[in-house]
Amino acid sequence: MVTAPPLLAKRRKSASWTQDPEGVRRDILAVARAEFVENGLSGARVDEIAAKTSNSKRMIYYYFGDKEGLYRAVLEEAYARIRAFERSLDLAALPPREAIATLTGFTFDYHADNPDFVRLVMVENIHHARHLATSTKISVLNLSAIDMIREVYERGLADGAFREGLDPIDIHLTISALSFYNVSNQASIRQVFGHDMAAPEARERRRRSAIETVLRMVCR
Amino acid sequence: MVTAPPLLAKRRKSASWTQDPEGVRRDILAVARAEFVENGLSGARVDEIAAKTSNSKRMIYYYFGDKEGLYRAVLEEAYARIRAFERSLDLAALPPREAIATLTGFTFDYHADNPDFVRLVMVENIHHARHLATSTKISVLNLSAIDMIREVYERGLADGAFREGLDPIDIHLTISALSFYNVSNQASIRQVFGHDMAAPEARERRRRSAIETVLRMVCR
DNA sequence: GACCAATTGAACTATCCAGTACAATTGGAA
DNA sequence: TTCCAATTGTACTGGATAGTTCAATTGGTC
Repeated sequence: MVTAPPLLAKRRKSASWTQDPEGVRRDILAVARAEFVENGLSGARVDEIAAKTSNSKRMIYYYFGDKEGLYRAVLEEAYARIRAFERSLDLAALPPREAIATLTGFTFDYHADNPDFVRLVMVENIHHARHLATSTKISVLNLSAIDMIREVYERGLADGAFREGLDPIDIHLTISALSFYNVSNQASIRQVFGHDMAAPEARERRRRSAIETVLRMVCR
Repeated sequence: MVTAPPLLAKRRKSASWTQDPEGVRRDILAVARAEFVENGLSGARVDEIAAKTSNSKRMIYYYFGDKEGLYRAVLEEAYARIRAFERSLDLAALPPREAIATLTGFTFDYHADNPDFVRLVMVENIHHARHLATSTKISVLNLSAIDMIREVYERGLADGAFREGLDPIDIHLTISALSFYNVSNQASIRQVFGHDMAAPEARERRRRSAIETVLRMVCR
């Protein structure tokens, strides 16, 4: 028989502590991302997230309101990150061909290096992007990616390297598809073909193939 | 106050009825597919599936054992269908270029016409293809798709239409990626770019782009 | 050092939900 | 007709789970 813990001698952290709301938020968000990415929105358990946090479940509700609020915060953070990544690209200095190759390579790497992001986008698409739609922090923004491509494409047209009649969105979709699919469908590809796309050699081969495919699509 | 229905005067279908286990199975499977596709494995509710069936929840457990068994059956049926589709393709009669173009077009159309299949594969990948792995009915089979591509590719090499050094799996992955992504990420694409990939014109443009991209990848 | 607002903890609740018990009914074989 | 095995319906259960209650503690401000 284990005696019940003293009910009144509790309520004590290690001596003294400092308030660190941002730290708590970050901690919860990181744990929550891992859970949502692993189990989806319906599959994730608030109790499980709370247990893996250094705080209690109460804090989750205090900071994020409810499970969906927490999920939305995770989603917003993930989109903020990839936006920051896109902004960090500077293609203007490169000649068109190299610019497209670089963009494709970086996009491919971002997806391969951030399977969490890919899986979160999958989860969100299963939910028909309902939370993307209602989030005020997201929306608008991603047009910068298209603008970047448009700029490079027009330079490529001007110097005769690229062929006419392409739509920047179409180029973007092709780059995204070739970057996304290997990661999103990694598990079923492994089951069906026995290929581990996460293995360094397979990944590198696929990366080269993606870049070459996009170049062949765009160039004359 | 509503009086309770008579407890002993129940148990009656319309006069007489015939046993139709296969019909019941099909009915349940169709409803279950819709539910799993819409809400994922964790999000789907057995009670909801039962309610939309013309039978009771009891039948689901009678025929499929448990929720996972039902999900596995749905998954197996979906894979059986796409296998049948692949077998129905006859590329041997076509010259290599046309064969690849046809394969890409048909694959694109299959995905666009069967978003349920695409979403089911997404759900399964979120679960790390665990059910694909344990299902005895699936596995093996999909190598035929690769063999088909290999055959066409070798003919294309022989008659000089295709360039050397490509891997049939790589070709397959490219075709799949370009067919899958527009459907799997339809919702987030619409949110972020305002483009509805399911609209006939957008779909047709993307289809042509996919075929051209694959041809440019493969041809000399 | 007192007070207030922000922050935190533990136990609790109401609901949902997968799965079951058990009896009843039926089709078909003998 | 009788009987058994295959089906089917109703009501129920036990556990999981999102979210709440309420009191307590703390940091910072005056």
